[in-house]
Order: sequence, then structure tokens, then C-alpha cells
Amino acid sequence: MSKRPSRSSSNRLSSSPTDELNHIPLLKILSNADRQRVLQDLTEQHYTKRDVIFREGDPTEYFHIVKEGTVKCVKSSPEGKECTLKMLMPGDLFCCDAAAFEGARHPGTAQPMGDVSILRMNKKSYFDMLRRNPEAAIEVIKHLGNRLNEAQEKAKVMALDRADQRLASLLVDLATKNGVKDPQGIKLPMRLTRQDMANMVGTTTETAIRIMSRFTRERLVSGTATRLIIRNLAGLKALASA
Amino acid sequence: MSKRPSRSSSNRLSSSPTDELNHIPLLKILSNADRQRVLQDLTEQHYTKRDVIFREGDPTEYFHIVKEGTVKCVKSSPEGKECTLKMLMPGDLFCCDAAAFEGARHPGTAQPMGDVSILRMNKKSYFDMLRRNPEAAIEVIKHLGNRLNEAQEKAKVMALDRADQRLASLLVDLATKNGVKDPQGIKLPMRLTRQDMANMVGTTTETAIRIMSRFTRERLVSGTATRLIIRNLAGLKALASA
DNA sequence: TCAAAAACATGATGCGCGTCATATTTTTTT
DNA sequence: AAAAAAATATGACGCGCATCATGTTTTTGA
Repeated sequence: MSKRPSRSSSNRLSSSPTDELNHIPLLKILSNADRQRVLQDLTEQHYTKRDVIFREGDPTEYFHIVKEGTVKCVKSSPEGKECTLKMLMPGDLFCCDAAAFEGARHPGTAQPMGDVSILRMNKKSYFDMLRRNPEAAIEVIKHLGNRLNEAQEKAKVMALDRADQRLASLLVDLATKNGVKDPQGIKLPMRLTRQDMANMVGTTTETAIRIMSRFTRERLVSGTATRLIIRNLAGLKALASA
Repeated sequence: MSKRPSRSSSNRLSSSPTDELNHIPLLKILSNADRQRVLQDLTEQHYTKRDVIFREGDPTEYFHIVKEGTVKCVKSSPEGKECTLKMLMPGDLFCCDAAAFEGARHPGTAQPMGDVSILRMNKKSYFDMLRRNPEAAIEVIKHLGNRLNEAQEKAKVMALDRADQRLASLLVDLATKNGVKDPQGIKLPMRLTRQDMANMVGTTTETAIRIMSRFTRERLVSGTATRLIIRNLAGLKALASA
């Protein structure tokens, strides 16, 4: 058991938790009857920190939904450098696309940022659901459209901005989309090291540390990985688009 | 008439060209009956070089398909710098996503690289078609999935590679996807200046020129904007992932 | 709780590439 | 065909950030 998931339990979603799943946009749309049917096909998986949900290059077998925790999508280069494309939060879909082709392979690796639970469904069930349910397909189209816009906005930032601006953009994004209120400002709900940030904005760990030190001096942020707080969102926004 | 389309004719697609449209994957899928119906709703638009098909921030009204020519998707920063996200070629769909929301706005500007013709359909007809036709919706999902993968692959390259490697990647991409055979090697079918390339890989015109000069010395490419030829694809590939 | 492993921090040095400047060549427009 | 506008070319200079090195603090896991 060299590098495979060290521990990933699997439970059938037998009984109750129709409610629990109701905050997932894709499932909300379905008719009650169809939702029942879909629940039959969904299974829940649990992963911990050093598991890998799937690896770049693996054949695509499932469609996934994040139920709890944070998952990161990573690509790596031949020389071992890696870049983090996206943090997935509860409710996010992934592999709603690649799985569409026969023999398709995962374009990146999916890795938990801590303990996570994932709902998944095999390709066939997933596409059958979409065929039965055009509104669900349109929901997936919306979701993919959003993801594409995000990716392209990020490409623009990467192309045009300095490292400190890219980092500021990242923090603004995370705070806006995932932040939770805190007496000090806005707290980021996931453990996020400076190396994680570096991988997300295409710079080195050292540079990310230097910039974050500066941000701390300037009272834009405070804290480190386990408790990172955005103290001056407006200031970061100003820097990001300066 | 300051900056609006200087000349864009519009024709109803009345009679024949069912054949002409058959090489567009999305339309190939439809039943004959439904295709007839869709043709009713499609109109053809013509644009020239300095027109703009739509501008960043404009409300989304239509779904588009490139029929002929090349279209570039551009985003620009407050300070006037711009970055080119993607070249769209005949058969490519665009705005198959953003249009999904009420009040959505275009995330970028679409601009012809020369004379182009575009097929378009208003939002409502488009989504009605998808609702009637789940296979078409799945086709759109596949397309968006591909676009997303491309965008993320590009993000990785932007994050990890040097300017010369990014430029090599770009040339490999264009040659592979759109190149046409030529006695000298592979010819790129669109006019592509070094500034265009710079905007696509996030560097300056001067740097793109220097790198292209080097590539020319090294017999990797030859020619300039109006007739650019890839002479050693393998060499470029090697450089791109070095 | 204690040791090992990560994460954070800070300095020195050098290269990649942005910036500005100026000139020539090619393409477009009238 | 001539004039205007773009595109290509090349040099000089300096800043941003990667790299390497070394030390301290925090977190993790047995």
C-alpha cells in the first residue's frame, strides 16, 4: 500500500439525509422521485490529509461532490513543481466534465486539505440522470461556465499582475467566497500555509512568506496557516487592482 | 458611431446550407426536425477587423458559433494592458455558459482577427433547444469541460514556465490544433503578430520578438505575422516541457 | 509530552524579463 | 504608388523575484 488512499471508508446513503443534501444546488433541482433514484447511486467516501482522491492521469470513473471539508486540485510539472488550480468547498461539483468521454483521464490530482467527505456517482448513472433531467444538465452548464470564468479571470491575473497583487487577489477571493465573520475581520475556514498560497499564485514559498510578512506589517492580514484572518479587505482589493 | 461595429450585416439562414452546418458537432447531434427548428433561430453576422462582436461588461444576449474566420477573446486590465485568453476557430462555441444567468455580463471582449462570420441565437431559443434535447446539453457540457481543461493547463504553464517555454507551448498548441500542412512544415492559418503572441502568454511585445528571433535562428520557426510556419514541432515541444 | 517535521523568517546574490529608446522593414490604406 | 501605420529588430539599464543558505518558531504525531 505504497501511495494509495490509506483509509477511505464507503457508506451507502441509505436512509434519512435528504435534508443534508438539499443545499447542493444540483440536487435541489431534481423532482422528489428522481432525487430518490439519484440517492441510490450516490455513495459517500471519507478521506484524510494524506490520501489522494484521484491522481492526474487516472481514468475518470466518477462524478464527485464535496460534502464536507476542502479539496484542492493540483497539477504538477515533470520537474516536480506543482501548481494548485482551485480549492473546492462543500457543495462544489468536480469531474462533471472530463468524465464525459470514453477513456478520459483526470487532468489534475484531487487532494484533501484535511478530513473530507465526498459524494460520488459513477459516470453512467450521472449521465443518465442528466439525460432524464435537462434542468440538471443546465445546472451543470452553469457551474462549468462559472468555473471557466474563474479560470480565465485567474489567467488574466497571472498574466498581468505582480506577485503581491496576485496574492492579494487570492486572499480577496477566498475571503469573499469562503470567509466567515470574525471579531478581528474575516477568517478563512481552511488551513492554508504560505506554501499553499505560493502554489496558487505561481510564486515561490519564500516570496509568499515575504509578501505575507509585509501584509501583516501593513495590518492587511494577521495569523498564519491555522488561523488566517483578513483584517482589511478593502486594502487588499485596492492593491489587487492597482 | 464611435466604437461600435462599423459594419455588421445580418442574414436569415433561409434555405439550403444544412450541409454547411453539419460539421458543427453541436448541430450534428440534433434530429432533422429539431435542426430545422434551430436553423430558424440562427442568424449569421459578419464582422471585419476592427469591429467588436461584444465587449467585456456587456449584457449577454446571444449564444454564438464561429462559422468562418478567427475570433479572439480578450480581457483587459484597468491600466490598459490586455491579455488574450483564447483563439476561437470555425466550429467553436462561445458564450454557451455565461448566458445562463439573468443579467449576466460578458467576462471578456470578443474580437475578430480579420473577416469572420458568426452564427448566433438568442438565449431563450438556445436554452429551449437544450431543454428539448438532452444530448445537445451533454455536448455543451463536453465542450465546456474541454475549455476548462485548456484554461487550467494554460494556468499551469503560466504559473510554472519561463517566457520562452510559454511561447513554445503556444506555438505547439496552435500548430497541433489549427495548423495546416505546408512544404516547409506546419503553417498557422491566422494572422498572428508577435504582439498577439505576447498577449497570449503574458509577456511584452519586445520579449516575444526577441524569443521569436531566437526561435528563427534555431530553425524552430520561420516567417512573421502573415505567414508563420512551424518548422520543428518536436524541438518546440522539447523546449516547452524542459 | 517530547521529538520530529513543517512552517515561518530573513539575508545575499544573480538572472529573467520589463521598460524605454531608436531604427528598419513590412503591411495597410488611400 | 505613395503615405501612413504596424510590425519587427536590437541595445541599455534596472527591478522583481527565483535561488540558496541558515536559523527560529509552530504544529504534528507517536
